[in-house]
Amino acid sequence: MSWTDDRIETLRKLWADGLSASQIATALGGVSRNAVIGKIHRLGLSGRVKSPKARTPAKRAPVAPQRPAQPAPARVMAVGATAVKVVERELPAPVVLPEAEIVSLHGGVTLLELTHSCCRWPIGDPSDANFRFCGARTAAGEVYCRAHAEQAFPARARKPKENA
DNA sequence: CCCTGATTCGC
DNA sequence: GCGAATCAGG
Repeated sequence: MSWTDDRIETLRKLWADGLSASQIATALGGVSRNAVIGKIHRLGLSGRVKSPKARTPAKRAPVAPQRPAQPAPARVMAVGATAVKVVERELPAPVVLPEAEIVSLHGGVTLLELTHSCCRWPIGDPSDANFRFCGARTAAGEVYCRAHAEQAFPARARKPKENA
């Protein structure tokens, strides 16, 4: 998989939104977290604002703190998807992903609505106001709901350490 | 041992 | 430029 402009944009977005490298890696698919981290560095996006004390003492270059713009407004408009389930919350109509036809059970959640137990599968274009995440309930710590997890890791192929 | 990001370095 | 291997902190 290559770093297309689109994927880089998603990378920037997700990284700025605080997702971890591994989360982004699985979200993008086809890349490892190392690849994501490497790309982030090459893009000059390193030095995210985390814990002021948790930062590594590595002699990194003076990174300019990024002030990400305010999250996109949670505006909504149905994309003409009638195959929608019930929305048990006050979110607008669900968004159907053109390429994958994925419909979140909850119509998706915005970044600010993402909680620890929400599926983080991205829905739509990150630069679009309609962009959101699946948001379906997951076991705490899980990145994706069952359905999306299957897409994220079809084989759950993890780099095996061939050293016994 | 799990995770995290950072860095190095062969490709 | 890319990313695995490695490193280092939590």
